[in-house]
Amino acid sequence: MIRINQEFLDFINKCSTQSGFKDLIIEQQYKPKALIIKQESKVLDVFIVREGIAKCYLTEDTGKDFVQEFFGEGQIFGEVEMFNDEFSFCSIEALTPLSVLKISRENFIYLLSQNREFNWFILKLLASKIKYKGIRHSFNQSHSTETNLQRLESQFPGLHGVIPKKDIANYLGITERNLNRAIKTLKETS
Amino acid sequence: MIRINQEFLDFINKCSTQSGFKDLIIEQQYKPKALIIKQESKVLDVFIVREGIAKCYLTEDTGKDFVQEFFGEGQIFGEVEMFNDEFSFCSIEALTPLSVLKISRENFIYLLSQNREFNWFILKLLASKIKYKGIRHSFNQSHSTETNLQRLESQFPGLHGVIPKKDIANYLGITERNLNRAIKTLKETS
DNA sequence: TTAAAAAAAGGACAATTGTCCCTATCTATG
DNA sequence: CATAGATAGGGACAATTGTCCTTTTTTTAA
Repeated sequence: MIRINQEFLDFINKCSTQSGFKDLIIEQQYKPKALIIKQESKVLDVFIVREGIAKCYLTEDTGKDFVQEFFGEGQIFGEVEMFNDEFSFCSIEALTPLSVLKISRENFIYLLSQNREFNWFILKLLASKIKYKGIRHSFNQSHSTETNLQRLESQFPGLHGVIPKKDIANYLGITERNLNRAIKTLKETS
Repeated sequence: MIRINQEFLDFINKCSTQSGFKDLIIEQQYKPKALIIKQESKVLDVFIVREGIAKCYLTEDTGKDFVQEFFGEGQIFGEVEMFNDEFSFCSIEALTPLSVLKISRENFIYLLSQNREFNWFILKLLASKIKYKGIRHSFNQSHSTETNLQRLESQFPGLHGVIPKKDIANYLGITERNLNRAIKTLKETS
């Protein structure tokens, strides 16, 4: 479930060498644990992951964090805020050393209106996010913690080691205690 | 949480009177419980709710249904399938007598590329669906059943009577038994 | 109009998950 | 190299939720 979008990344990389396009894109680096977008703050740019993994999460009034998604190569974030209001409904944090391509709000909207291919890519990836969320939450509500964990591991083998336990638990919407129980049960069963 | 999109409906209604646009839109009626889109089947059209309420849900291999969203006036469905693959990942069913405006895949894509305002509406509403899902699932994972139910009722007063208990439970990802417990607790508390 | 089916409500018990702890082990930095 | 702070793992108990079932009421269709 660390999704990637190679096609879009290739497209953006190609564009960033073309005149009239490359000036709109800025490369930037973040260290692990760096906060790239802060919940409730204004979002001025759209980001595309070039390399590394970012965590997208929402902190509730209860103090609990809920992980929306982990972003891999070619995944975009900050784009949702460009269309409705500019205040972010979630936070984005680098999990690994992260390299991103940044496009300002102004340039993003300019590209959407001027570049048909870019426009189509954005439509596609918005639709893809909707589908992804729909399927994942439906699955998670209808299956046991063990099954949810198995699904996660099959989608991303080697999950452990890269992503902290706390984040995996927050992605599944369970406590660390319960995650540990599920891991133990699965080990014993196999 | 029966969301509406009056602005978009007004736009579509206005368009459906204009020459060169009205031929692309077909009005259609459904009776309650009619299945408009079937999970795993090909989606050939995009639908916009003109009047009534539709239920969007996903049936899991466990036999459990999970309700993604209830669509009110101006809400669109079937559009996600236009961008990626055309097979639906969920079913759509009329809850009330339903009047919809239908646009074929071909015409939808034509409108996206030719009508800037239409394109922008679609981008906005895709982004809005992502935000809606993100916020709702985060909230539901972090709060008790009672709190989730209260939030639902505050967002849509008069929920009961319009939407069957089973569907409310499936929207919250809980059993009917548990929903009844929550309703009882809230009554006693107030 | 009446039988059958669906929806609503809740009792009793089982299973799952959360809370609150207590120990290890790892890891960054003075 | 030492040590505070994070990360990991799990015991014991409480709380929540699910399962299975029975009863009543409401709808639907013959």
